[in-house]
Amino acid sequence: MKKTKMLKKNYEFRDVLSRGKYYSGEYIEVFLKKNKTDKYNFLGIAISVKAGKAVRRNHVKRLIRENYRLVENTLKVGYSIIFLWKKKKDIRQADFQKIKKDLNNIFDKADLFEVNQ
RNA sequence: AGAGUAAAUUGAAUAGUCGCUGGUAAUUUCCGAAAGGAAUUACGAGAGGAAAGUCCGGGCUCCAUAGAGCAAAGAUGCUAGAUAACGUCUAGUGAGGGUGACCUCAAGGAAAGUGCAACAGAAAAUAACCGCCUAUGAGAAAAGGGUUCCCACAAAGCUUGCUUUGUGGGAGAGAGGAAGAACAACGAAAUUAUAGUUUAAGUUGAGCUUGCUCGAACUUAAACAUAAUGUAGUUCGUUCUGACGUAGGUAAGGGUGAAAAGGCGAGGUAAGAGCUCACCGCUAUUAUGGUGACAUGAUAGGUCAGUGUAAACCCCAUCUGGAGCAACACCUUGCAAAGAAGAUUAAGCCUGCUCGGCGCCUUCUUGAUUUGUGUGGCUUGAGAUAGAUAGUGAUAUCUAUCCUAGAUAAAUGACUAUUUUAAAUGACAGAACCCGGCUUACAGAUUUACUCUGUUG
RNA sequence: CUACCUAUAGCUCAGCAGGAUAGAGCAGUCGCCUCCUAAGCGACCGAUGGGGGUUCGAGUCCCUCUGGGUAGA
Repeated sequence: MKKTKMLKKNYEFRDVLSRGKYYSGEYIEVFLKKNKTDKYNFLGIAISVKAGKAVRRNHVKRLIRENYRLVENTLKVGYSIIFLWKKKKDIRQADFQKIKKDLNNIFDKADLFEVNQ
């Protein structure tokens, strides 16, 4: 993921979550905010402890990261993006195809894809 | 064949495409003041039996080198062994459960002391409530008296033939009362009350004899009377219960309870009792076997009086210093401290106390509180696999081979195809410094040994 | 990561040196009162987080699991 770095600090997460734009899909929620750099996107994934045990949370993280990786090259650059899992959804329903559908819908709505594509 | 017991193994595999995190090698001389980092290519590696819970133990690091003694607090608790250590494991002992294979047990001390044992029960721990037995008193028997009934006589009353009282005689159907309870009556003393009575003193009013008298005026005190309260007590008063009371002996029996004072039988006794005896149990001593827990036998003991609870306090024995990899060290940034020596004992620290140690201050020397997407700590280790030897076993020793995750917003994923399978989309579940255990979760599959039941031979 | 606390009716709390039929307020249901409602009165309903152990007996003591919370670096 050449164009992307991970969000790590707590204050960075808080900044995006409080000031970013909110988009909701069927299973996942996304917060978007423009950052100061032009070179990179910042990616953060957060899933609550209450959603499930460690194995399942890790699995969902991987699914989201994989989906992001597949569309990474088609995205505009210079954004901070945070993915969250919807609290009410059972984490056992997590699926590659469902998340792919959600993610594409949200990025369409947010107009994140480059115009060429 | 069915049901079961114990131990162990396993916890999908292969290929392709895209991608992730370390390692090794090479390249780029790309970034940075530096430590160091970044990119590309190749090769090879990449979660578990529980990685989980964090319930124990240890390594490692720092606190003084982790110290000495006492106390406090905590843990453990049959024996022997294993181990670095353990609360773990192995082999035994004892107790309990199961037809059995086998399973379970925090299994020291209740005669050092304290506490607790609800309800029920006579009694819950220094057993005498009932019962049983003995003595004595009462009772029963006899005599006398009285009561009840019948008869006779006398007196009184009135309703004039009955009632009551007294005296005498007779009868024996009924009655008879130790003790207790309730009620009634009486009630010492005491207390309270009374326009009570008397006496004394004082005040006040009236009278006249002017210092005495009188008052059905007042106050105080004493005595008496009356009333109330009704205690101690009394009553051939009423009613009820109704045969035992007292002093001893006795643990055989007594509905309860989780638990009842060694069990059972015989003798014995006034009745009973380990009072005596047999058997069983218990305790002590001793012999033999065993490293030991303990087992077996012998002898003695009836003061075998003293139940249970210590996952109640406690006692005894053994053990434990504290904090934790966000420990700690280094680098970077650039803040005013750090180190050594000397002297001193005033704060403070080392868990409470005593010792002991560090610490104030001065001098000399030296650059570092804090900051961070930093580096190390970080994986070669009480390691793994295979074999041999010793041991019943836990395990130990030796030999050979191997190096097998090291992340830090945190790496194993996605898609496709095939195979095995009853099922693969589908058990429980994600390393975070590292080990040894314990506990808990878990779809299923497989193997070995053994037990019981049934059927057939 | 480490250390610690806690769990009792639908809700908020009592209950502790083991002896209970587990109590109170609010809530709920029914009845009385009222023209009706509220308030009031009376009755009822309803709980020891799960599983084991010690004990004659466990809400209380011990072990273990599950949930909730707090503190420190």
